[in-house]
Amino acid sequence: MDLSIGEVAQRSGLSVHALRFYEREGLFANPVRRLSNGRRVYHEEDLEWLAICTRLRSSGMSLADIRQYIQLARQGPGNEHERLALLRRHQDHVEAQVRELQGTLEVMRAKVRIYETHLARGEADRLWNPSHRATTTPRPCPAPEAEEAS
Amino acid sequence: MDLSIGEVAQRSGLSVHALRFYEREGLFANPVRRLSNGRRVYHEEDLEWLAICTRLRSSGMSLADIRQYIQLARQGPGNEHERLALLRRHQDHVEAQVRELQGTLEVMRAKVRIYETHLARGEADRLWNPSHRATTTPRPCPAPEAEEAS
DNA sequence: CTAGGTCCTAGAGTCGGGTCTAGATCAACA
DNA sequence: TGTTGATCTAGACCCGACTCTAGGACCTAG
Repeated sequence: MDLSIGEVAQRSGLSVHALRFYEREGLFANPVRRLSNGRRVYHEEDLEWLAICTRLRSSGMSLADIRQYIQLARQGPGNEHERLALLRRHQDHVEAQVRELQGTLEVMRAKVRIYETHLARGEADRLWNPSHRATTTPRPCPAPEAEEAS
Repeated sequence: MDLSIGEVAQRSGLSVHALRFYEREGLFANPVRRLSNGRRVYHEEDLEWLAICTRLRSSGMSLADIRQYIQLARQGPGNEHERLALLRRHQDHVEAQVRELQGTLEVMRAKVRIYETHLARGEADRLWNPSHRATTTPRPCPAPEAEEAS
């Protein structure tokens, strides 16, 4: 039932260094317990929290914000509105990211399609080519968007 | 038609520092031209490229990868397969990000809903509360997932 | 003429988020 | 018994991506 730092590292995907670092940074729900010899002991709940934690991180929440959230939770009841606000703020943030990424995806898919069709037709040399154009226009290098012109 | 670094900064949303930095890092399609007095001159195409560039950045492409892409393009025809591979790699990456973020969104929406309904019912004190539980269980602080238990 | 604003370069500093090192302790195995 | 291997602490270090500073040039308006 008790887990060593090494086991937690393996199962969480974080390094032991990162786990100690997170602890110093106050990112754990509970103060991490120690064995009599000073070694850390973790439990399943810590893994569950770490899973959430890494989700929050990978969706762009800063360690500072995660710390704030967990600190509120540690303080107990009375600040649920604050916690909710924090969650909502991050949710909005993530939704904005998704929209932005989807916009980027459209741009990229268009570019990829252009490359594909040109390569398929062996017309690759009509893609953006700075040095070629340098001989025919005053300004050597047209914008990369020229790729999409043909 | 010619743009100063200040104008480009305004219109691209990047700082003048960042623009000079990007230039040093080889992220421009063209070597940036200079006036006789040494000042940089930019053109519309640069803005268009910078727009793409910031899309790539904000979708997580590193400056190193952007540099590689623009360098390939500068070299002219013959490496279209490489460019395409680079684009596809990043596209996959972005798609993975979107999936990950959508997973996170589901988790967050669930959490937010729980807070909302509990706050609405005035039952907030049944949410995760470390100090409270500390008095009733050997291990003081259950996982934050306990929030979802009620 | 001078004051303010924009620009230049080289290089130092910052910040977030880890990562790594040194030197020590401890448990288990051959 | 001694060597491995996991752990501990404090603190140095790293990396990417900027950001800022110092010291100087230049331009334009008042």
